[in-house]
Amino acid sequence: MKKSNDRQLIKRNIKPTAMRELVLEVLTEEETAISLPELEKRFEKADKATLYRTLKTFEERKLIHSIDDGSGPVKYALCLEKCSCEVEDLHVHFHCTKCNKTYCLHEIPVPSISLPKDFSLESVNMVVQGICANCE
Amino acid sequence: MKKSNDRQLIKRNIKPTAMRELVLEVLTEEETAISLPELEKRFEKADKATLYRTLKTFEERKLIHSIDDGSGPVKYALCLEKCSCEVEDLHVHFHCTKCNKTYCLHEIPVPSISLPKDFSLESVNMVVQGICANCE
DNA sequence: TAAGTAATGCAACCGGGTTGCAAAGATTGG
DNA sequence: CCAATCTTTGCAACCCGGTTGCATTACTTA
Ligand SMILES: [Mn+2]
Ligand SMILES: [Mn+2]
Ligand SMILES: [Zn+2]
Ligand SMILES: [Zn+2]
Repeated sequence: MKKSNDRQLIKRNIKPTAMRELVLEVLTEEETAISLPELEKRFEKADKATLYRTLKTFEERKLIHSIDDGSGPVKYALCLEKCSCEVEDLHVHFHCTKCNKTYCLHEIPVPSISLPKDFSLESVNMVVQGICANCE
Repeated sequence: MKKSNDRQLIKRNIKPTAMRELVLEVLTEEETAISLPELEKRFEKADKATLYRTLKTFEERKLIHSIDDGSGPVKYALCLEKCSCEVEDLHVHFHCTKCNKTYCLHEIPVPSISLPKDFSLESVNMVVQGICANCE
């Protein structure tokens, strides 16, 4: 059962199983980030641990990245084609406090800041809380 | 048993109980943020729920603010004297991936960014991951 | 001092995340 | 095409941080 998304999986060195195709499909059609518990509800039938490990695999292979918006469960969203999850790929995330959806603002890179002496930077997490366009 | 910190509690409309004085003392002597589980270990004797509610009270009255650095439990740190936890009081936090300590970088305000059309901002959380000065 | 209010202690619960292990499925060398 | 091997999946149990209900204790105040 070849799916159109198999190329993406293969490119990231992920063996395309049925489960993985389905999860990738959901991630693709969602315009906002999705959490493990949400994914569970989406499938009804699939096992939590399998979904969990699927997400972990996707994340390791940089097909998706994780977002902790502070609202509870960690959410996941597709990486852009060219993303390798390095500092230069980091972007701001937006969490709507009304609908609880979390958006990747790919066009907004995280601003660079100058740290105190002897502090070195590895990564940055910047989440803006507010009301999204859909919620007005 | 009057403590030197009672003034701070009273100023924030928090009745100074023994428990609260102790928790405030710990928060004051710590230079980095502290989590509920860490606080529990610090006291050995005190009840988790009480500590939990103490932190909640302190946070409500803006004596402390919470920091979710993504490393697990939420951490708490004292607010500055003049802080009212508004957008203009927001500062960057630094989480050391080596010692797991989390620092308030009070001198570094969160950079302002321009959101997409019809997205409104309520708050911002910016956490820098890296190695702190102590860990070199 | 008695009644009312606030804080504390204890226990139980919840939800997200994670792991061990056995069953099922895919791969490969012969 | 089969057997041995490796990978993925399903199930169950567990961990841990957070949260709540409720009874007890400590304060407050009339
Ligand atoms: Mn993103
Ligand atoms: Mn801070
Ligand atoms: Zn929204
Ligand atoms: Zn450190």
